[in-house]
Amino acid sequence: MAPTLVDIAKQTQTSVSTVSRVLAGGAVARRISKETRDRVQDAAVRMGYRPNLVARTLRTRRSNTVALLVSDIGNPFFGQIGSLIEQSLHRHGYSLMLCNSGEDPERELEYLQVLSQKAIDGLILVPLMRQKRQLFQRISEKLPLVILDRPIAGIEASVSSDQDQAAGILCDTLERAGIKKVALVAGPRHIITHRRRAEIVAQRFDVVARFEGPAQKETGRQAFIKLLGALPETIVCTNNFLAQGVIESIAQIDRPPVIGVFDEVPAMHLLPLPIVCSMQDLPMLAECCVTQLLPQLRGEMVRIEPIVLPARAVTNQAFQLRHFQAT
Amino acid sequence: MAPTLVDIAKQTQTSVSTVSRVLAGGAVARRISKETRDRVQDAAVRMGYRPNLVARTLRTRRSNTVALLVSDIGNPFFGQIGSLIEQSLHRHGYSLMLCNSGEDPERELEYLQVLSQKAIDGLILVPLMRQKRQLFQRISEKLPLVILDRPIAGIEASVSSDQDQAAGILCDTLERAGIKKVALVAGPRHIITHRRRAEIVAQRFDVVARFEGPAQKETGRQAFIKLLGALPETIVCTNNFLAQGVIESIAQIDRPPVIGVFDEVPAMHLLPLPIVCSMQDLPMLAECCVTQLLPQLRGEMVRIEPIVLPARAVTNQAFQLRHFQAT
DNA sequence: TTGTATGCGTTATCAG
DNA sequence: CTGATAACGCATACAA
Repeated sequence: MAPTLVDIAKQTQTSVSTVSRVLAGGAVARRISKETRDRVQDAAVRMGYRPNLVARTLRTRRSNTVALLVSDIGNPFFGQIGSLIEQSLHRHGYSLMLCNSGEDPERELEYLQVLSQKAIDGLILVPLMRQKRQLFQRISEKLPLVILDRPIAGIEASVSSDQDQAAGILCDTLERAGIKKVALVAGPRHIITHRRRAEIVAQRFDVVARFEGPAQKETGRQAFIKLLGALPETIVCTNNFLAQGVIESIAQIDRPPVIGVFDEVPAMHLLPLPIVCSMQDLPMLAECCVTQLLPQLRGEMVRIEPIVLPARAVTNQAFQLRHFQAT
Repeated sequence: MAPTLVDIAKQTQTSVSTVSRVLAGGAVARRISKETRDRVQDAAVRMGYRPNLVARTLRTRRSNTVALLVSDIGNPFFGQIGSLIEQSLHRHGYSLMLCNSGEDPERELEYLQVLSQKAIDGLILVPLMRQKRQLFQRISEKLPLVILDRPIAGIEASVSSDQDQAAGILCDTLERAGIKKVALVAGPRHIITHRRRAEIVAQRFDVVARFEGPAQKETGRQAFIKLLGALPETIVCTNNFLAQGVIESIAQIDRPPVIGVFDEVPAMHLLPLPIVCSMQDLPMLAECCVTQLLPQLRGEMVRIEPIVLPARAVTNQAFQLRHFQAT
């Protein structure tokens, strides 16, 4: 159906190698006589030739494709980061294949399997698993790899926010507001970010109630319902989805609880709830991923070290009003 | 490096064909003697054999992969829909390759090009372009295709919400609240959804101010700033991102404007702004995409017709309070 | 400057 | 039941 090198070779009375060389462009093409070169190029555009990337990949073992496997693309956090990474990678000549494990460890394994069989050039992974060994059971150690958001012990190429610092500034802000007791709504403890955040909060406050479940709105909703009897002064959620669930469950309440949360809460400054948010630097996270991946893709043996970025605390007006202090 | 059929054949004193047949499984495998079958299978697992999908695809012209090319994966609307489609497709044995054109027509063309060269089995597209011809210039007419969210004239396989109805119920709700004049913050008019929504609103209300720009928060912010001099009673935004920008720019205002918007606004019921939202049915949109794609993938020549889903209007408490009426 | 031949790892055809 | 062997479309080492 679609024309191949052979078709063009026939059409132009040349051989496949000549055609291949011409269409390869660059230095190789210039070693071909101008006449045949023009003739071939002409035929190529006339016949609407498009190289078959599958065949090319099989031959060269390069696909110019990087995969990003995230834990939940439905989460705007990963959507935005995916968007940023895609743009950056695109500027460097790679296309991005975005996959979604949906917080399901089995799907993660499957995708890792499939991806490694598909000759991707590199992988950026937001892992569900926590063991280096388990990971390298599925993919080659040779595959250019960057771990995003959830560091794995022993893997140097990783980009994440400093969870201790992020949780620290959140706690600082709450403490300065005189808060002593919190209810904790946490994501699964097997995910390092959720666990660490929860640990630190628990370390610095009196945790009067604690909930754990999938990092989805639903968990936040259910937690809030159970809290309704004795509403705590503060609810800390280990990510934005959980907080979203909590917030959506809050009807009109005279004195709503303070919400402490990680990652962005949309329109938070307008919400009539006091909110403290520990925000990650998304553009920087994305750019660092690319920075760590590119040298690996180029086969450069540069020394790579984990990148750990600081977060910043942001409060909204309702919080500032209640606690008489500025951002 | 990684073992191939040849390696296994050597190891088991058989031929590639035998190995291939055994590993193919099913009816083909059962035509092989139990002894050799076991021997081969054993060797395969022992050597950690993984079929090379690139080679297989080159040979069979099937990749078991569907691509979803969206206009902006940073928009939670598409993130959620991507997540839903991925899950559904996964159940049917396909993996999803999610690509992002970032509302950039050139990137869309590039991705279409690359995807069609990559032997994907099917494509779900949220198009930026509006011409059937332009599209089929890049991809084959034979490629199983579903157009999502922004129908293209002449393409039957398409899933979208009924923009007229969606805009209609939004206008109805505003009208019932006694609203006569609106400011309009619209996305690019070359995108059918934005244009149609804007048209209908303009048809039913007195548009006192009008802004147009990329469907990003920034456009909403800028529009709001320009409106500050003479704040209208109502601002209608043609999507959630624009509204997000508007909302984030609203500081404490005595009597904030009513916001009319399409798609979900997070935590809207708590916001101290009267909001009317015309919401699409995301899970249904996603499922319909898959429903329209699957028969095409299977090569069934069923009759396919555009699916147009209804939207529903939702108001928040602030709106209900101001206008004395329930949802 | 150009052509021939080989291989990438599979599947599929055709013998035996 | 099994084994050669020919594609799939491309890139490339080696000849000429």
